[in-house]
Amino acid sequence: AVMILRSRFLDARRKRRNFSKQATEILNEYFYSHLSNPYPSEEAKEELAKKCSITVSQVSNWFGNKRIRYKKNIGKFQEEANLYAAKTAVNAAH
Amino acid sequence: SGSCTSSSATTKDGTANKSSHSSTPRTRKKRCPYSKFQIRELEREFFFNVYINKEKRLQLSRMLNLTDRQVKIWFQNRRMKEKKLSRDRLQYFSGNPLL
DNA sequence: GCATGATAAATGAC
DNA sequence: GTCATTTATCATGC
Repeated sequence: AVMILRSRFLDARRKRRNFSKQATEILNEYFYSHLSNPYPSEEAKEELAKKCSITVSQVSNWFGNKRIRYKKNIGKFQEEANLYAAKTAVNAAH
Repeated sequence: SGSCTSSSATTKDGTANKSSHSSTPRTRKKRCPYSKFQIRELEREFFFNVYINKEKRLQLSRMLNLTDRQVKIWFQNRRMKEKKLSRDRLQYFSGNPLL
């Protein structure tokens, strides 16, 4: 049994699986609402991880990738940025 | 995949030019993946010593055609990797994965 | 065919 | 020394 778990762990290490739609939604909301400083604290990471049902390391990976890919091509993410900006505005209105 | 091995350049690799004459905005060294042979030897030494001393570091850097700084940083990153692997294992086996 | 998550070199704060 | 991070690369999803 331990061997089975171990093998599962080993090959599950780098086999990529996309996050759920809700998880990506939550992460993007945080990112675009903190665009001036998209560096969540350790506590914020833990809370995001809990909400998204992923690990803290995965949250760190997501923000690392998001930061550099956003910086590298802001134009590509403009539409997405506007979308989440409007979403947070609607949430604030309620 | 062998474009990173600057075997000819002996002294212009790691020892970056520090006295920049206002024309070098401190070029960050491009990340170049190490070869299988380099990884094998580094891992072999890491197995015996998680912390490598200066002498072995210089010896290993010469053998692998890497700078001593590169070897030092590799061991630092490798220790971090080991720590992360331990955390992941703990989390994986502590919770009930099943299925 | 790129989008995306994870990992591997390299830097810098402390 | 650790450790969060930047950057490029790898591997996979679709």
